[in-house]
Amino acid sequence: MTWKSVNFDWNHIRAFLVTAEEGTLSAAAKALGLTQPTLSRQVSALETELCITLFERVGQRLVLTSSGLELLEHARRMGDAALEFSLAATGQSQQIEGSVVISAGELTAAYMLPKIIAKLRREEPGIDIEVVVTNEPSDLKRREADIAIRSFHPKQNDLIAKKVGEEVIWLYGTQQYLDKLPSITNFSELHDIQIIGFDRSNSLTDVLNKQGWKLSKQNFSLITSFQLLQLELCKEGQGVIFFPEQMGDKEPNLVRAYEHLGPVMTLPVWLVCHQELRTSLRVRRVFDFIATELSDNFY
Amino acid sequence: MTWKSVNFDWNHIRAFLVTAEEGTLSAAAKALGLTQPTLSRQVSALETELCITLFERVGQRLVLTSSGLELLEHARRMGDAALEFSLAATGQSQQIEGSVVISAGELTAAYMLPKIIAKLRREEPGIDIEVVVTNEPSDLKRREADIAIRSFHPKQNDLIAKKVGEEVIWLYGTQQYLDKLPSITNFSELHDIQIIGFDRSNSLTDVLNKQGWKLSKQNFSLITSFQLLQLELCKEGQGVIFFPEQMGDKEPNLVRAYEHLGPVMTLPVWLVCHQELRTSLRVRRVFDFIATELSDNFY
DNA sequence: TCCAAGTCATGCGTATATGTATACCTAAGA
DNA sequence: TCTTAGGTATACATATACGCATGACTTGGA
Repeated sequence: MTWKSVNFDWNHIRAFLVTAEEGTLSAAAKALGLTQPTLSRQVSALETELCITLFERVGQRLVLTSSGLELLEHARRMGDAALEFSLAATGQSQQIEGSVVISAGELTAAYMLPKIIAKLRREEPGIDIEVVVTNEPSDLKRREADIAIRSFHPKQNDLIAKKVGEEVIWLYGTQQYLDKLPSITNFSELHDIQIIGFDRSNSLTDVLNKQGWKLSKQNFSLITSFQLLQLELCKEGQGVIFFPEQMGDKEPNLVRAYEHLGPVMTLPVWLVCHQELRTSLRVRRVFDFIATELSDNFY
Repeated sequence: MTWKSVNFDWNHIRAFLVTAEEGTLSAAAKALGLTQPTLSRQVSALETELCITLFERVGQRLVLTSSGLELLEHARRMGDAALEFSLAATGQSQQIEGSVVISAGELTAAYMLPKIIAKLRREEPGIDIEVVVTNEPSDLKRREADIAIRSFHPKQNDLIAKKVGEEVIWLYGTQQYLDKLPSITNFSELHDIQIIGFDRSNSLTDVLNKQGWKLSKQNFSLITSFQLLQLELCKEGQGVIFFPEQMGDKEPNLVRAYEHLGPVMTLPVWLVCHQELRTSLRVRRVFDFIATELSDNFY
C-alpha cells in the first residue's frame, strides 16, 4: 500500500470541510476552537498544495467553486469517518473524567435537571455536564448530545433507550381564568377556550380531536414553542396550557382545569444514548444516574 | 452541526492508521516522509487524548490492543476517504507540473518505456515520471499508479481503458537449442521440449492445450515470473520462452521457433487510468502521449 | 555468546504553525 | 450617507511540532 497519496495535512481538509459547511472562516474557526487567521491560512495552504481554487472570495463571503463543491463531497466522507472514530473512541474510553452532553426539552431542563445535576456533580466532581436545551430531537449519531431525554421512543436502531417514567399532562390555568369557563362533563363540550399552542401544525389538535375534543384554530390564538413563555402567558390569564403535573402542580398561581375529568394525556419519558457510548465509563455513569433520579421523580 | 467531536488532530489519526498498517513506527514514518520520533509522538498524543492504549509495546514491536483494533476500522474509513479526496483533487488539478506514476510489466518497462519516457521528458520537462514495475495488476483506485499498461481489459467500471495494440507472442530459443528439436507440422506434436515457465499455475498450459498443444508439467522444469531471467535462461540454452515479437526479434541470440506455424498467441495491450484522473491536465497529457507512442510501436 | 541491525523513547535546537493585533473591505440598518 | 458589525488577509511575537542525535533495548545471524 502506498501512502504517498494521503501524505498531506489532514487538518487542512478539516479546515476546508468546516469552512464550507459553516460558510465563513470566522464561524469555522469558532467551531473548531481556532482563530480565523489560522483557518484562513489552512484553507489557503490546501488551495496552494492542490493548485485548485476551492473558494471564490466574493465580498466578505467565501463561495465554493465547482471544484470545491466536488471535493467537498469527499471531505464530508472524511468528516463522517472522523465522527464515527470519535464516537467509537469515546465508547472505548475508561476514563471517568471529562464532559457529557445532555439534551433535554426546556421544561425538563428547567424543572428536573437542576437537582439531578447538582447531586451528580457532588458524587462525580470530575464529570462536566453540558446541557443542550432544545425541543427538537438531537442527533445522537452526529454527537449533538451524548444522552437525550425525550418523550418519544427513538427510531434509530443503534440507539439505546430506557423508559424512566410517564409525564401526566393536565390542563392548567389561573383560578380567575378557570372561573369564567363553563362546567362540562367531558372535554367534547369544551369550545370557548383559549389554549396557548405549541406550534402551527395540527398534530396536537388532531390527537385531541381523536379523543373526542372539538378544537379548531380559533382555540389557539397564541402560539409559542417556548414552553416557559407559555407558562408565563398562562399566569397572565391569556389561556390555558397543557403541562406536566410534576411541574404544573408546583406553580402556585396555577390550578388544574377540569380536574374531575382526569388528565389530558400521558407522555412516556425515555432516556436515550448511542449504543457505542454504553461502553464509556463516564457516559454509562451519567446515564444510570439520571435514569435512577428520573425514575424516582416519576414514581 | 456541532464540530466539537471532530475537533481533534486528524493527522494523529493518520499516524495511527499508517503505523497500524505498516507494523512499526519507523516504517510508518518512512511511508509518510516524517521521522520516527514524530510518528511516535503523534501516536502517543492520540493515546493521551483518547485515554486509550492503542498499541502494546512488545519488545521492538507495536501490537494493536483490542481497542486499537476496533478504532482502526474507523481510521481505515477515514484513510479511504482521504484517498478518494486525493484522487478527485488530482483529477481537478489544472497544473501540468508534477509527477505521474506509471505501472508496467517488466518487459514493457525494459523495452518500450525508456524511449517513450525520454521523449516525453523532452517535450514536458515539468512532468516527473515514476515507473512501478510489476507483473501484478496495480490498484489504480488506491493510487498505486496513475496509469497502467496491461495486457488484460480492466474489470473495474471506474477505469478508462484504451487499447493501444496487440502483442504477438512467438516461441523463441537459441539456434543451437532449436536445432535439436524435431520437425513438426503443428504444435500438438510438440512434446519433448523445455519451456521456461511463468508460474506454477496451469492457466497457460490450459490455454495452450485448448489450442491443441499437448503440454504437461514435464515441459516446465524451470519456472520464474521474472521475465528478464527467463530471457537469460533461454539465451543459456535452458529452453524456449514465450516472448513478444517487438522484444524477441531484437535479441541477436534468439530466433523464432517453428516460425512456419505462426505465432503462439496475441495479447492485447491496454492503457488504463482512473476515470477521475482523466480531468487532470498532467495525467491526460501523459496518457495521450503514451497511447500514441505505444500505438506507433505496435502498428 | 557476541555483534550488527533495527526498533522505540527522550532531550535539545530549529522550523513551522498559531494567536494577537491591525488594516481594509463589505453589508445592513438608521 | 454614515455608522456599526462582521468578514478576510497579513505582519509579528509566541507556542508548538519537527528533525537530529542519542541511549536503551530487542532480534537474528554468525
